[in-house]
Amino acid sequence: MSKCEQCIVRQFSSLKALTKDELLKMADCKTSYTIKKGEPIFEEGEITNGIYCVKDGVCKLSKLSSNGKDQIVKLVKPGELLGQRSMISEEPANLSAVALEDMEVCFIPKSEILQFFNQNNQFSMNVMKTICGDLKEADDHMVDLAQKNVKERLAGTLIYLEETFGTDTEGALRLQLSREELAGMIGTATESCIRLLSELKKNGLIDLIGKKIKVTDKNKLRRIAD
Amino acid sequence: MSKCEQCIVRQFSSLKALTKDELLKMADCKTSYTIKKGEPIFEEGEITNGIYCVKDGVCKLSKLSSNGKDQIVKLVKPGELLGQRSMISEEPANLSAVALEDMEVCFIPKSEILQFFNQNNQFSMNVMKTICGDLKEADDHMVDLAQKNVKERLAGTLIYLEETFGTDTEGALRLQLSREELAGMIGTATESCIRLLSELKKNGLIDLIGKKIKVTDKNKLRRIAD
DNA sequence: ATTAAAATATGATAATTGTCATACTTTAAA
DNA sequence: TTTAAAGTATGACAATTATCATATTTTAAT
Repeated sequence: MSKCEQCIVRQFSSLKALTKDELLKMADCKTSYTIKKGEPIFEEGEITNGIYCVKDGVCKLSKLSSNGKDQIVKLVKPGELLGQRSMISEEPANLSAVALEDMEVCFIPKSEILQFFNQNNQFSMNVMKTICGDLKEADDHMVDLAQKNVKERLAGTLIYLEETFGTDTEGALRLQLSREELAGMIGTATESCIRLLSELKKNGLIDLIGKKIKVTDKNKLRRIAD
Repeated sequence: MSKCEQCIVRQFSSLKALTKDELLKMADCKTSYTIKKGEPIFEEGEITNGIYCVKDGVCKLSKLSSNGKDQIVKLVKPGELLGQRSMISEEPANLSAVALEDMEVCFIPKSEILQFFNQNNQFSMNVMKTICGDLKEADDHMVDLAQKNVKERLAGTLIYLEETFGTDTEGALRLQLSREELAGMIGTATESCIRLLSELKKNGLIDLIGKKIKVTDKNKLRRIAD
């Protein structure tokens, strides 16, 4: 069993406030999982009984709408925690978490986290701040979905993807999303998403290399996104 | 200065966890305000340095989009707290709070709240749960905005307004929103909102009495909303 | 390596929604 | 009380977006 003390990603999450002793205790009761691309970590409605710490790989948090389409609410990257909200609210998961890449995650049981809440105030404050950050992002995202058109949202999402997950050696977006998933992020039909990508390419703002997307004129893209 | 101990709405908020002593301390440092309908409590970008407890009246939390329209993110009713997120994140307000009715609110300085956070774990947990609830609502709202059409969102909003704020003596929605505000809730143009209200009226699902709205066939409305 | 399945792409068309113009009604100010 | 301003309502039209059909390409399974 690997030691949480030496885990690098801990520094990026609320867990950075934990003491040496607490980390040792956590290492003892955590479970490590390998999740393959496309596999779920948990699904909407599931009772999770703990949180997941993402050690490697990116996953999507999404919710199935009544029209049968999957809306992506948030992308989660290494260092972030999963399932905090449901645990605190004592509710089943409101969103599904599905791996977009091969992932390594650690599961930490609820009982352990609740102990940390009681004994480590800084940890509680960190979790609270993270959730507050999520809420702000959600509010902002909501305004964009309500007030911007699809092209503006697509442009904004492409910039977000580049700035958050970076580019590969060819300069294309490192995080590989299918067109359907990209459509699920911006809240539109897959065909509309593809069509607008073609348009952006025709106008020289992006390049499409196979299914990879490369941002070539970020300034123009930014002007579209607002 | 009125006593927080005897304030009824306290029971509905995170503040219910406070001890008698803490309530006395709070009563000492709080400031009461009367806000007239249409007036702001705070505006987007403002530094608030504390939270507001809503004693009476309803307000909207909204954000100005780059297209100049005001998107309503949430309605806040008596018993709820305002400005918790910004205070915890130590950021300026992300949303504006504007009274939809004459209001009474109490301002509690940040320093006081932070003390409660340190000394009263149940209070911290309550605040955390409230914010988690807000996050869940925001996520769900996001999915609706992305995946439902305007008519479905309007139907859902009308049901929400009736169930949350009730009806007046004539059976019309108690909370008076202008057509523009209603449009700002569902994320559409004012004219589209008005047009769909007319359609719902024509089809016998609602009644329009002046600018008041009365839900007459909630089941059909619910079927539209999904 | 071949083939079926899935993903991407594009056209045609319909449905939805936004915008602008204008009329009517209510509200509030002079 | 009159009058201007704001809010509500509706039509005409344009823009946006979804849906369905179909081709093409890529991926994965046999």
